[in-house]
Parts: sequence; structure tokens; C-alpha cells
Amino acid sequence: MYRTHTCGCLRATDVNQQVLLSGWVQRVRNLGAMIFIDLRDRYGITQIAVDEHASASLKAVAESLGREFVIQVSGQVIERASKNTKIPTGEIELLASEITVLNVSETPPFTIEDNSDGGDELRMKYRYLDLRRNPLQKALMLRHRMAQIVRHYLDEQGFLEIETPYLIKSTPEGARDFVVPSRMNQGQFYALPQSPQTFKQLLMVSGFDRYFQIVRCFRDEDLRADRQPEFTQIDCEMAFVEREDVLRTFEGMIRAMFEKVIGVEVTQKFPRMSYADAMKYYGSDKPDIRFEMRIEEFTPAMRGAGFSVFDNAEYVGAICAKGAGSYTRKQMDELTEWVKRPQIGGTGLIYARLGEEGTVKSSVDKFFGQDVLKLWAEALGAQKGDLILVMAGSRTATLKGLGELRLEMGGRLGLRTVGVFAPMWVVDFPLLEWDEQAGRFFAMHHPFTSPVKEDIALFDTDPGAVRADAYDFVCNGVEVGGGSIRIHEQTLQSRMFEVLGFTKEQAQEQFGFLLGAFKYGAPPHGGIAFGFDRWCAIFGGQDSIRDYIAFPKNNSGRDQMIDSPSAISAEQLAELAIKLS
RNA sequence: GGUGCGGUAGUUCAGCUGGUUAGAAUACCUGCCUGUCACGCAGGGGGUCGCGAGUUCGAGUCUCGUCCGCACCGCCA
Repeated sequence: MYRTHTCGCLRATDVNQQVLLSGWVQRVRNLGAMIFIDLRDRYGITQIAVDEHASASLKAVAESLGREFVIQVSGQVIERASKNTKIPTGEIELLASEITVLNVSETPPFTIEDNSDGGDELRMKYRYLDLRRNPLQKALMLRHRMAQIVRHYLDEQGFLEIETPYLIKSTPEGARDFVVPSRMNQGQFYALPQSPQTFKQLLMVSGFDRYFQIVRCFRDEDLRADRQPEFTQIDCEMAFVEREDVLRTFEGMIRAMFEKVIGVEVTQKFPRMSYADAMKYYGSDKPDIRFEMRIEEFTPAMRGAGFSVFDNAEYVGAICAKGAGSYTRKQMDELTEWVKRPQIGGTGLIYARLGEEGTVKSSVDKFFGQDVLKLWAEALGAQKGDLILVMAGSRTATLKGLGELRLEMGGRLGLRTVGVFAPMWVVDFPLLEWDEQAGRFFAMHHPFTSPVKEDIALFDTDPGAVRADAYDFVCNGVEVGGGSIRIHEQTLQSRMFEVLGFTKEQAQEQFGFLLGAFKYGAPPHGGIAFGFDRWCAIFGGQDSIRDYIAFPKNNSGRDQMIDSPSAISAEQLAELAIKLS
């Protein structure tokens, strides 16, 4: 037997018990006549005391201990002479009668503490040590809890968890595929799924009318703090449903998660915003609505005053930063530089401050009178002490820039509060996006997304105006989930492929199995998929998803611990009939 | 593919306009210490300044290249 209790469970009520604990040495405090050891496992820390009555051999063992040694301690639980109120076990300690070293440890390259002294790179290389740290243990426990609640909720709602294959077929649409060479079919490759999209639709055809899966997905694209090459989706699909049915079901699931995981009760219905409004007022298809600061357009009113920046602009828009009117010239210059960075791509920043008696002082006073400036203030609801920020240029780029500026100002003004959650649905996305370079339409979501019924007629006249019956779940400016009602009729699906520029043969070759299935009675269906890692990060209050994945990849898609990817042997290559150039 | 920031002790960092023997904190080792809990005190060891060229009397410092890391843009149906 290695232990009778964990290092987190002993309390004052356990005093006088004989117990056996096992764990890692967090720290040894040697006071000469007595030695204290912090013994750690994932449940907590318990102080071990080796006092003045201890035998010479026991003391010798205690003195030999180093950080991260694995030890077993037997002894009696006693009340501490001086208590520690900072930890749950702080009222007691274990008076050691015997200490056994189960394993020694080299000195770890960084401290195993909440605020480790290790840098990112080192902690990745020694991920197994980093994972001993409390914050990472908490993160993975949160993830576990979320997975359990998802399973429980969906099981109660009659969903079946069904696995789908990882070795599937590559398709040209969407993200780059990770590919896997086939030894038995030389020269041919499997692809790892970007999502189980077509399989879950086939499951609907098969009659499993409520499906879900917590499933790994793979995309061979460049990484970000919130993007990994392999990531996990909560993938769901339902048959005989319309958009409202899907939204109701999953609003329920999301609500259950908020309540049971982080104890936040979301009583009201999630607000819904059209894609058009999101872009117009927030410059983003995933607005952070923890704060207002909406974008207002002033394009026509600004023309003809002789201010060439506005006269020549396709779009002029502004936001109002509450209480930022005290920004100094230096701060404004710095903000202007911020806007001009290539990531934002702004050409400049015009600003106006609201002073006493409703006067407006702007950087373009010589072009615009008080009447025009007050028009800005009125439209933006700006008051004394506020700062109006105006950008101009092409419509899409300027809206995007204003959207970024809005987030930046929201951050500076402390409006993007950690622990405050603003869940919402973004709906009515365009079905298609015109790609100038390729000279054709691409599916904004994916080619199986159904158009909104009343827009189907537009397919022939104005494909770009067709709205998709799609929806995104957005929380705090992060796209956490997305889904749609799918096309379930073979003719409409064929028409869709046609609009996307597929020939009949191409469509047949790539998605023949799906078109085939649709010939045999496909029910109306739709679904949604949540980015599980992102959701965990949001609940954990982090921007990066890496700490919610046990063994993540770095910025360049490498696993620094196992050092992958790596070259393979000439024999392996030969077997796969692959020649490297 | 691109932009920015970074790489100096085991670790996190400082190191000014180029100039003696490259510092601090922490970790580690040794000794002392009876209530610590970031224990304390005294002492000690520890460096190819990422790598390679170049400029210079002289490079951690300047220039170029390269590798690595992080953030972002493009990309991510």
C-alpha cells in the first residue's frame, strides 16, 4: 500500500489518526533540529514534520530529500503549533515516523510552482513537469468537467455518441488537409478530418437523428494562440430540425455549462445579431458585446467639405471611447501609430474631444464646423469627457480597422472584464463569398450549408446575396461554435456545387458518396460544432488554448517535447513509395 | 509568405553612445539554525553572451546572414 489518504484531504478532524501519504517533495525547510517538508500531489499540499524526537536515520533521510523526490511518509496527524491559513490542510501536519524514498529526482529546470520561473519554451520541452503545476492541473480538470457535463446533457437529450473515422479522403475546399500515405495503396493518401462533417450528415441519413462526438480535428494551417493543428470539437447533428430547434437545444447546453462549470446563471435568451449588423456596428463577425461602443457611419455627411481624406473615402466611420477625452497629444499620436500598423492597416486617425458646454475640439476643426462635429457626438451618444475616433478609407478595411480599434479601446478602458460573459448568436451569414483571385464563389461556411428558404430564388440572379441558414455561437469576441441547417436534397446540393464551380464529374468524384446518400431519403437536418479548447480557455479566463491541451504544439506546429515532426527512415519511405526531392 | 519583439549563469532578466575580471534575483552545493510555510543567516560553485561571417586596435553591444521562440497579418470552408 502506498497511501491511505491524499495530500489534500486531511483536516483538524483527522488529528491523532495514523496515516500513510505519498507524493512529491515540493520544498524542504530545514531548521536544524526540525525539518518541514511540503508534500504535494494533485489534491493539495500537506506539511510533513520531522521533529526533535526523530531518530537519526529518519533525520538523515529527510535531509537527503531534494525537490520533486517521490516519497512515502507514515505517521500521525497532529494539530500544528503554528497554523497556516493559506492552505486547506493548514491546521494539521503529519508527524513523520518513517519516510521512504520511492524515487529520486534531478533538480527540475524550472520551479514547479503556480508562478513558475520557467519560460514558455522550456516548459514545453518539459511539459510533463509543467503539468505538475497547479494552474495546468486546474486547466485539465476544468476540461474534464466540461466534457462530462456535455456528455451528460446530450445523453439526457437523447443524443448518441458515435465515432467516425480519422483516415478519410482529402478535399480541396476549406483548410489544407493533413495527409497520411497509404502503404497498401501506394501513391494514394488518406486525409485527417478537418471535421466529421460529411460523416455526421450520413449518420442522419442512417436515422441516428441525434448524434454527438467529442472529436479531434486536424487543419494544416498556420497557428495562433487560439489555433492548434489538432484540436477538439464538440460535434453535433440533429435530424428533423429547423434553426430554432438547434439553437434552443444548444442554448440549453451552453446554459448548463455556464451554470455547472463556473456557476454563472444566464437567465435571458442569448441575443441574436445578423452578420450584416455585426459587421456594420462592430466591424467583426464575432463581436465582443461585453461593452457597447458601436461603430457609426458618417460617409455621405462628410463629403464636400474640402477634406480630401473624407472626400475620397468609400467609408467614414467612428466610435466613441467613453471617458477617454483626457488622452494627451502623445497618447493620440501613439494611438494613431497603433492604427497605422500593417496588422490594422489604417491610414490615419481623426479624433474629437468633447469639452465643457457641449463644445467639440477636433483634429479637423478647420474643415468642419461645430454643427458637423456635434452631429458626430449626437449619433455616437458622446458626452463631456468622451473621445471620438474617426477612420476613413475602403469600406471593408476601415470597418475592420474600427473593429480592432474598438477592441483596443475597450481593453484600455477596462471594459473587457475577465469573468464577465456575453454569449450571443450571430446569424444570417452570406452563403457565398466571391473570390477575386479565383474568379468564383466559395462557400463561406461549407458547401453543405443550406440557404435561407426565401433566398433560394436569388441563387440564379444574385448568388452573393443569398443568406445561409447558419449560426455562430460567439462569447466575448471569440467564435466558440458554428453550425447550420444542411442541404438534404440532392438537386439543391448539386446546384450548390454548380455555383461553386464544380463540374458534375468533380462533384461526383469528391462528394459522390454524399450525393448518393441523398438519393435514399435524407431527412432534413442541421447541427453545430463547438471549439472545445477555446471554450475551455474562455471559462478559464485565458486567451491561449495551449494550457487546456495536455500536450500542445508550438507556434510552428512542433511538439518540442517529443521533437515532432521528424524525418522517417529510407525503409519507411521506400515502403510507401515516396521519394523526397 | 509577411511584420514586430526576443535569444546573456540551471532559470528569469539587467548590461547606456563599442572599452578593465559580464552582473542581480532565484535555483543549486556547504555550514549554522527548535515552529517554518517564498524560513532565516554565512559562504561557495556556476557563462562558447543562439550560431556564422563582417566592421573595428577592441564586439554581449554595430552590420549582414542563419537558426530557434513568442505575438500578429495573410491563411484558418
